[in-house]
Amino acid sequence: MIEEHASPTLARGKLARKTASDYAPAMATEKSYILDDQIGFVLRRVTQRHLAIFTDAIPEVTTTQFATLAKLAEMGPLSQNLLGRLTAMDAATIKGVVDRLRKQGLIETTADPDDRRRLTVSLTEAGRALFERSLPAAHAITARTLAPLSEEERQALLAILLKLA
Amino acid sequence: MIEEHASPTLARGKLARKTASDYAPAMATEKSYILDDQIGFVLRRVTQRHLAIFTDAIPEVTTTQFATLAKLAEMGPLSQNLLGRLTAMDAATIKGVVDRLRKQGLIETTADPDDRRRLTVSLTEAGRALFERSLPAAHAITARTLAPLSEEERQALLAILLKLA
DNA sequence: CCCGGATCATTTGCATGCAAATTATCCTGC
DNA sequence: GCAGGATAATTTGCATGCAAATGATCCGGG
Repeated sequence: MIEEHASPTLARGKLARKTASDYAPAMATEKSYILDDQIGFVLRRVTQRHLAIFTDAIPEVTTTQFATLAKLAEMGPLSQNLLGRLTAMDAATIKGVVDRLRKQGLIETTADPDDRRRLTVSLTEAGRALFERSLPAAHAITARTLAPLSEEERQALLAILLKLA
Repeated sequence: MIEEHASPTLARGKLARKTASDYAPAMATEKSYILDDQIGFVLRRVTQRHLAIFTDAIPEVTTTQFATLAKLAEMGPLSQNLLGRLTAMDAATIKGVVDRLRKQGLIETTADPDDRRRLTVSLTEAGRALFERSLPAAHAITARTLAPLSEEERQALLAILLKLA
């Protein structure tokens, strides 16, 4: 949808966009700013597309909730804060996610006897079962997200993104 | 950080792959799921890093607010819905962004005389001024976000991401 | 002309996300 | 052994985002 690529309403377009090598005199470093070419904007759109694919394939939980289940399945019980760090969520965010997953009965929390500040988070049977039966769908999500790419492009993308993460 | 690649907590791998046939009951395609290698998770972390760079460089507005200003600067006045489509925000989201930008005096909205459903959104002088004086910072944000990459990697990344957007 | 489908804007509800402040607890150095 | 810094969890406030429902308006075809 939208397809508005070749319509520069305000005459900028072709010249300014193809190569940044034109000899702009007075305006020194004045460059054009085309939103659609900005890395942040493109990242957001790609993320949106991935989210739509995910929600379609695994409607029971959100991406961050699934990441939480995955990390617990991978690592075993974790403190809430460490779990947040491993899933790239700050303390406030992981708390909300943990609360909602607990409300769904997919995880449970217990006090850490060795450190009274800590809350230990672990998968319930229901949580592990949901994660494991969602695994094929999860792999399909990755495949569908990367479907427009060749195998070389997929590997290049992941390698480059990991340098930026 | 974290570097936990070669540690398959649940013994899978090598043995499970040699016999593609025999009488293994249905669990044949059981693969591991390492969160840190999933495209969705990596995308989220890259986006987080970009957001931090942006907020540091342009504290006055958020990324979506800046995208809105940029699109208006690029295209001129737009209906709120079209503006949302061009900035990849649904109707509910763009409404909130427009409300907050208007409250800051950076944009203004007027009724469309030709279509009473439409709300025309346009930059104010303050909005245009903010956008224009933020342009160098905006280009710096892109540069800083892509700083870990070579020039070839930057071009490859953008080309690949555009195929996924 | 008028009706049914499409478009535009709004509203509500839910789920991230981040910043900043607060409280409780842990731990280390002196 | 205890004071001060670090860590863990919570809370509040703000800003996205998306889904779904609603009301108003527009438009094309019969």
